[in-house]
Amino acid sequence: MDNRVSLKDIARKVGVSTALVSYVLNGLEKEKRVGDKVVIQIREAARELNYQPNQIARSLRRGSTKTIGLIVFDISNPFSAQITRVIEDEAVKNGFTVIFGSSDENRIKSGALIDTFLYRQVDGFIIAPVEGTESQIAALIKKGIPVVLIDRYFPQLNVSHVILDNFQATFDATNHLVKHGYKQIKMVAWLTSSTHMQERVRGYLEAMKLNNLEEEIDVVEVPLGPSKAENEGFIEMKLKEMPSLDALLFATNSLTLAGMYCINRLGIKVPQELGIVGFDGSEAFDFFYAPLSYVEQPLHVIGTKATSILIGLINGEKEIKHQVVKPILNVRSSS
Amino acid sequence: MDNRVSLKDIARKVGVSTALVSYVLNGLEKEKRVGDKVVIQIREAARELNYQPNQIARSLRRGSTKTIGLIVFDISNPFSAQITRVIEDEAVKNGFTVIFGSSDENRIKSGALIDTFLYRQVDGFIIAPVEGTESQIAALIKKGIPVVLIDRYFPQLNVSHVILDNFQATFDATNHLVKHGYKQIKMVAWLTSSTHMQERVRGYLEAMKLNNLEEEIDVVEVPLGPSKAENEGFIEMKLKEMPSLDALLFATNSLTLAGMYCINRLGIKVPQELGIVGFDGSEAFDFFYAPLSYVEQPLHVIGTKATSILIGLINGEKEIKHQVVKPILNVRSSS
DNA sequence: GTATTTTGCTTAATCGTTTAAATAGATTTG
DNA sequence: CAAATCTATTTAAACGATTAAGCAAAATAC
Repeated sequence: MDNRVSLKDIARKVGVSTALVSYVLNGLEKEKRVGDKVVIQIREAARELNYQPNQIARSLRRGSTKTIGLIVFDISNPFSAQITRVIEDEAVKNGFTVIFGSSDENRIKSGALIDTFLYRQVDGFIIAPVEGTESQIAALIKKGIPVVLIDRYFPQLNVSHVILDNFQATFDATNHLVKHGYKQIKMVAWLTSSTHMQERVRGYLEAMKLNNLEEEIDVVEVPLGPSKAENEGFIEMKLKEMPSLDALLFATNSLTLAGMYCINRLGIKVPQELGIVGFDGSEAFDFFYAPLSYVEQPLHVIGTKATSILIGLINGEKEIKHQVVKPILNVRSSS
Repeated sequence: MDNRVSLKDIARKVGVSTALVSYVLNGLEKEKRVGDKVVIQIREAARELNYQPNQIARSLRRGSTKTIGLIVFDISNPFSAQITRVIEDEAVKNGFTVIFGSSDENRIKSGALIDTFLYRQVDGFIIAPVEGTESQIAALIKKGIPVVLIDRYFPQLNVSHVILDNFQATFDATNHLVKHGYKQIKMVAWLTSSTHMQERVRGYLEAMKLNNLEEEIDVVEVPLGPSKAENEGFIEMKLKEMPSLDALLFATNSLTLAGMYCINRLGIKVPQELGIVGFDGSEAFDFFYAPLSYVEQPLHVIGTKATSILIGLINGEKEIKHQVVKPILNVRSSS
C-alpha cells in the first residue's frame, strides 16, 4: 500500500550504489561520468517504481527547504488573500512552496508563527509585520535569515521592504476631492502610531494645507481592537458629531466598509451630500449604489517584487532593497 | 551570525551524549531515568544556546511532518480564503502547519500541487477537487495517504468528504421564492457534470415540480472557462432572450456576482421586477441596492470538520466519513 | 558475599539524500 | 612497460534528531 520508494530501492534493483542513482536523477550523469547503460537502467527503474524524491531528506542534507514562510494579518481578508495569491504564483514559478499563517495583528501569534516557521527551516520570510514586533524581525535578521516586509515597515530596522507610497495615496485622493469641489474633507483612520498609517494621515494633512483648507482638517481616529460592530458605532457617532463635512477619506479597506454601512444606515446621499474615497478596493465598492472611488494598491506589483527580492536574498544577494510602489486612484461615482 | 544550534552543541557543552539531551528536551527524563543534575544542566544549556529543534531532521526520523497540504481553487477568492482560515486555525490548534496551493480548477495544476506536497511528505491532504481529477485522488488513497475532500466529491471514490447539502440548498431557496409569490423562477448554473452542480440543479427542479411549476423550469447553463466579462455577456444575453421570468436563483458566488453586474447594467428593479437568491455570500451582496438573499454555506463547520476528520485519519483512524452539512438561507431584500 | 536489579549513561543505527574521497580497472602517454 | 590519466563505480560521512540496545557502576536481595 504505502509504497515509499527510496534511492536505495532503485539502487538495489539496478545493482549499483545510491550515489550513482542520485547523480543520474539529478542530471549529473555527464559530470560524474556515469556509464550510458547504467543511466538508462536507473531512469527506467525510477519510472517503474514511480520514485518520488523525499524533499525532507533532501532539505536536511542540503540545508535548504525551498519553502517561504508567509505571515499575513488574516488570510480570510481579501487584501491578504489577494497578495497571498500573487506570492504563491511567484514562489511556485521559482520552485518554492509557501507555508502561511495569520497573525491577527497580534504580537504573540506573530511570534509563535515565526518560531514555528523557523523550526521548519523556511528559507526566508515575507511578513506583513504587526505593530510592536520590531524585536521579532530584528531577531530574524540577526540570525541571518532572509526577510522581506510588506505593507508596513520599521524605520529603525534595516530590512528589505515593499510598501505603498502611503503619503502619495492620500495626498492624491485629497487633491482629487478638492478638485471636485469638496472642502470639508475629513479623514477616517485607525488610531495607531505605525508608520504606514501616519504617512496616510500626513498625505491628507499636506494636501489640505496646500489647498488652504487647514481649517477643515479633521481626522477621526478609530481605536483598534473592538469588534466590527463597535467600529461602525464609533464612526457613526463621530459622523453625527461633526459640525460640517462634505467628503470622507478612508485610510483602509475595513474602515471604508464600516463607513459604507454607516452611510447606508444614516441614509446619506453619495456623492451629493457626501463625497467618498475608499481604500484598497473590494467587490463591495462596485455594488455600493454610487460605486466607490478608491485608492488601489498595486497588489500584483507588491507581491511579485516582495517575492523576487526574497528569492534574491535566499540566493545570496546581500543588498537591502526598499521598494515604494505608487498607488492608483480609481475615480468613479462616489466623488 | 547564523547560530544553528543542534543537540550536539548542547551535548558537548554539558558533556553528555545527544541521546540524553534528546530525552530531556522531549520530557522523557523520568522514563529514561536521567540524573537530576544533568536534567537541569541540559535545560539550562538549551536555554542559553537558544536551541530550536530542527523539524526537518525530526520529520525525517519520525516519518511525519505535522504538515497538511491544502488545495483550494483560488486562495484570492473569498470562499477559498475563508475556509482556508478556518482550516488554518484548526490545524494550528493541533500542532500542524498548512502548506497550500491554488488549482485554478485546472487538472494539471492540481496534479502538480499534489506531487509537490507528496515530495514534501505532508501527513495528509484537504482538497477541493477539480473536475476530472478522480485518478489523482485515487492515487493518493492507493498510497494510503489521508485525504479529505471539501466542497465536492466523487461518488465512485471511497474518500472522506465534507460537503454542503447542495440539493437542500437550492430546494429551500426555490421554495422560498415560490412562497414569496415568484413563479417564473429560472436558475443560473455552470455547465458541468460535477456532482455538486448537478445536485444544486436537482434541488431547483424538484422544488419546481413539487410546486407544480414544471412549465416554468429553465436552467441557464454558463460554460466554464471564459473570462468574467464573457460570462457576464453570456448571462446578459440569456436574460434578454427569456420569454418571461420574475426570479433568478444563482448556483454559485461568482455567478451571482456576474448576474448582479448584468442586472445593474440592464436597470432591472429588484425585488419588484425580479427576485434574486444568491449563493455563498459576499460583502458585495450587502451593498447591492437591495441586499441579496442568499444560501450560505456554514464554512466554519465545513472547515473544522474537514480538519478534524483529516487529523483523525492521520492519527490512524480508518473510518471513511461522509459529512453533509446543512445550508442556511438568509432572506433579505432581494426576494 | 555472590546474584540480581536499578540507575544513569553511551553507542550506534536509522530516516533518505547528497557528495567528497577512495578505488579499481582500462586506456593512454612517454 | 612503468607511469600517468581516464572512466566508472563504491564507500562512507555527513545533515540533526530519535530510540533500541548495551554496559558499567551502584544499590538491593537473599
